[in-house]
Amino acid sequence: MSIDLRPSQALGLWHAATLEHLRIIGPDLTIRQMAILLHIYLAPPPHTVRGLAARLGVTKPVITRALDTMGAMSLVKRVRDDRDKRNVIIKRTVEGALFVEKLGDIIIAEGRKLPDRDGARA
Amino acid sequence: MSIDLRPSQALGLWHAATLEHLRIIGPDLTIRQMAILLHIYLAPPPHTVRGLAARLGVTKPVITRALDTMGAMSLVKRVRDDRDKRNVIIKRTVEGALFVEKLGDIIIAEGRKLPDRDGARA
DNA sequence: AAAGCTTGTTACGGTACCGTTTCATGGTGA
DNA sequence: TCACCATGAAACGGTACCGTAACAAGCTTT
Repeated sequence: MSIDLRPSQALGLWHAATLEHLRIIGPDLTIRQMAILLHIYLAPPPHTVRGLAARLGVTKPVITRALDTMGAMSLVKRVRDDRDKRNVIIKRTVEGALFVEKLGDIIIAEGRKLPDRDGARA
Repeated sequence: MSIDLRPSQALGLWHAATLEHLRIIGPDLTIRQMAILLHIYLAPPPHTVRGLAARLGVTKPVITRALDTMGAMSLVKRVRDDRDKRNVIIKRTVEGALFVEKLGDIIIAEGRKLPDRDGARA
C-alpha cells in the first residue's frame, strides 16, 4: 500500500502541488495551519487544542490563533465539550472537507502529470 | 513514469510530509517561499526576479522579499547579470541543495510509511 | 543624448504571525 | 469547601509578510 518515489518524483510532485496550491487556494494558509487542518481532517477525532499542540509540537496559542483564522474561513469550528467544559472540541465543516478534498485532487492531478524527463538536478 | 495516487494516499502523504517538514525544518518558510525555492532548484536556470514572479503569479516585491529571507538563510544567492546589468540571476547554493534534498527525503520516507488502512475520512 | 521602457529594490501602511506571559473558567482531591 | 491543577484564550512586544506605489539604475531607440 505504501508508495515508492524516486527523488525527482517526490520533489516534482511537491513542487507542482505547491504551485497549484498557491494558484488555486492562495497564500492564505501557513505551513503550520496546513498541518493543523490536515490533522483535523485526517486523524480520528476528537481533537482538542491541547492534543493538537502536543501532536504538532507547538504551543497552545499557536493552535488557538490558527483556529481563529481557519474558523473565520469556515474551515473548522469550535464546540465546547459538555463532559469537561474546559475542553474545546474542534469539529470539521463542509467547507473544510471540500477544501481538503480539493487539495487531494491537486496532488493526484500533479502526480498523474509527472513528466517522463528527470526534472530534478540540484 | 507518472504516479497514480488514491485520495487517501495523496492526502496522507501530504499530511505526513507536512508534519515532518515542520518537525525537522520548522515554520520558517511560507508556502510561497517554498514554491519559489523549489522552482529555483527544480526548473532549469537561469532564474530572474521577473521570471519567477510571472511563473508563480505574484508581484516582483514578493520575489525580492523572499530572496532577502532565503538569502539570509543561505538557501539562494543573487548575482548581477553582466550582459544586462538590470537583471539579477538567482543562483543555487550548497546549503539550498541540501535543504531541497532533505525535503525530498522526507517525502520519500513518508511515502514508504503510508499505512495500509484508509486514514482519510472527511 | 534625451525620452522612454525594463529591471529589481525600497517605502508605506496595514495585517497576521511568533513566543512568552497572564488570565478566566472549570474540574479535582484533601 | 477551598486550595490546586488543567484547559483554552487574551495581552504584549516584536517580527515578517502583504499589496500598492514610488524609485534608482540600466538598456534602447531615434
